[in-house]
Amino acid sequence: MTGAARPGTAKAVAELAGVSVTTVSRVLSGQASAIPQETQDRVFAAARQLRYRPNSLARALRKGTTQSIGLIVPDISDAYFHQVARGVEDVAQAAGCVVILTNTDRVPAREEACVNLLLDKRVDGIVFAGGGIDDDTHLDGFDWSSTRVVTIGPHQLPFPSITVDDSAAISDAVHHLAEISCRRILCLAGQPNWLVTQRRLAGYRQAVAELGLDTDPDLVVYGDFTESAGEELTAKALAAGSFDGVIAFNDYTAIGAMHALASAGVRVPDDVAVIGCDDIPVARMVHPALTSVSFSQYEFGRNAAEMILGSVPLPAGQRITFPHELLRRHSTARR
Amino acid sequence: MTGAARPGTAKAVAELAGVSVTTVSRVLSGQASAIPQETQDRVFAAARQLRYRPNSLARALRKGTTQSIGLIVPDISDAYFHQVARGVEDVAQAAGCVVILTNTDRVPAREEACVNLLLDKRVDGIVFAGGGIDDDTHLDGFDWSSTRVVTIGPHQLPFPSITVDDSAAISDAVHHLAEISCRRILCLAGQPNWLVTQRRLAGYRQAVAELGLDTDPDLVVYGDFTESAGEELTAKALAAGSFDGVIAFNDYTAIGAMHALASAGVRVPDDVAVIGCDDIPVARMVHPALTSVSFSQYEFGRNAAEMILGSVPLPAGQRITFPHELLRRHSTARR
DNA sequence: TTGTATGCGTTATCAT
DNA sequence: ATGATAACGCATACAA
Repeated sequence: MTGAARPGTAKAVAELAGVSVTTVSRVLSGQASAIPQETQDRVFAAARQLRYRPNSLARALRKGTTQSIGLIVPDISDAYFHQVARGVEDVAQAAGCVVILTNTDRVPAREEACVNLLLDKRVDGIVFAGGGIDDDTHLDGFDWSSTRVVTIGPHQLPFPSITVDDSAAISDAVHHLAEISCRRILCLAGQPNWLVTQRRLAGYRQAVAELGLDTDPDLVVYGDFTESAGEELTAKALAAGSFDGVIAFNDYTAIGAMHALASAGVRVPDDVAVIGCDDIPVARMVHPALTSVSFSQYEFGRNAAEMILGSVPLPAGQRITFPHELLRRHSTARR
Repeated sequence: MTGAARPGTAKAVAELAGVSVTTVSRVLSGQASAIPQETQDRVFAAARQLRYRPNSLARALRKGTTQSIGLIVPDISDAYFHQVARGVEDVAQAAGCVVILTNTDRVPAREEACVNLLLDKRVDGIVFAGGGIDDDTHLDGFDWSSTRVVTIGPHQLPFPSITVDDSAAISDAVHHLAEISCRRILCLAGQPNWLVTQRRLAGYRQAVAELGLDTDPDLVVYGDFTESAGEELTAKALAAGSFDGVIAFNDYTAIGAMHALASAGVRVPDDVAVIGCDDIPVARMVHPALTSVSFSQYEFGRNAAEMILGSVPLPAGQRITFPHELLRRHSTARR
């Protein structure tokens, strides 16, 4: 006695096929344990005819899983995160899942807003990319209980984490600069309260100390990982004193530094050698090609997504450390 | 007499506040037209105490809107789409909406899969970025009726569209090359079946004809918008004949071309002038800095998202054409 | 001013 | 082998 069901619903398919919604659900979910082929065919035919697609919202509400992953990045325009995003999305798409992208610009209030948005959407997991800051209190008070979280980069959050040895990465770079006779190495860091800055700075300081290089505190300056910051800081450093090497904590900063050096008539690598960090694609496109510490961003993303979609429970606080590699290019080729 | 409701639900809040779920819903949705402050306070307090956040799935199911936008791009690793994505996400986040990101790699089967995934998620709208191909049949047969769609770039789909004058953009570039005395201009196009290739090729051919330049068909070659394609095609073209200018239909291709030219000892811009298209950030970082046709990708994204979230219905097939601008840099600076 | 009841479209539990 | 029915969590029409 029911009237025509709304189009595009299981009920409509059921009516057309002359069965109940239960049967429709069973057939279309592959749980047709003991349903005769003939009935199944009728259901399939009706579904195709009506272009039926199950409403994922209703399904999610019922099953408690949304088949979606939240991805939080500081800025998707930053090349560092492209490969992360691709890695996450490739794994997700292959599993029939979807990726919700959010940008925080490293602003705590926006980080908080993004987490809220994603939790509201009941994502199955969150990939938190981009290192955290030393004061994480804005992320307290969330109910993470029904969401898997994986962080990429240094974080203090109690979640499984994908990291690199930031300290060793920068230390390796400084050693390379020392090998080509650099003694005063300008360090273009990120913001002081970024954990990634703190880790990498530790590597810089340790290497400088053990190599007996100049420890002038003025050689450490702080920027925001943009090209313009690199340019300005380097110009200022050129005016203030001298240095014969530059280690920048990301490639954009290093490229900015090379611009400032070129503008000042300083030759790279002869007068000043420059090393960046992250090895984004532009590193090998600039002139001179930029020596940089390379990480496997795409694999970070893939692994994070796999941890979230995997059936094995995530060990809280477990850390997976990926390798890094110093790629020597022209910006440090001194002979 | 009902037992304790599941935590984190409106029902739980209602019990704690001693009201009905209706009241909870009204208060928390701001529709508390005539509810005494005292009652509202009790509800707010209970909600805060339980860390209550409405389940967006249930709300979406009920209200028919998901507060989400689907974004389809060929490849989020491609710099062209970063600003588009940022534009979409900025607008979305400001409106409390979320962006679902999908990559197609320009593979029709994956385009289809992405659309299915997004429609299943009942997104409020889809931003289809990256030009289409001339055979759109894989996108027929979808039920778009309950989803707003906006395309960015040339498409044959019957949706409102954000475009540029691709033909004029390339024509302008060719005119610039002619001004600096180029006569044989190598055209590094995309795939022949991409609409963007066809539009831009029309501009190339028209300009070449009206300027009386060399129309040798071997000067037009087809790639896939990657740096390596640009490099290989250019190397092949160098071996096969001569040319004094290059117009590449995207910047990655142009940068690849410059590598091939450098490897062959050909000077840019003196022997061969090079122009790219899209003006992605690397264009000004390479050496020599790349002349390129600039578009407003960020605005594309913002506008598309605004069209989707706006209350005004979208006029089917309406086209908004954004301006383009040729940015002259060192790769065409011949004197 | 507040509450009850119904439905959004599924899936799962129990019947038959 | 199949169906009726009850959730999932919320918003709303309708009562009171």
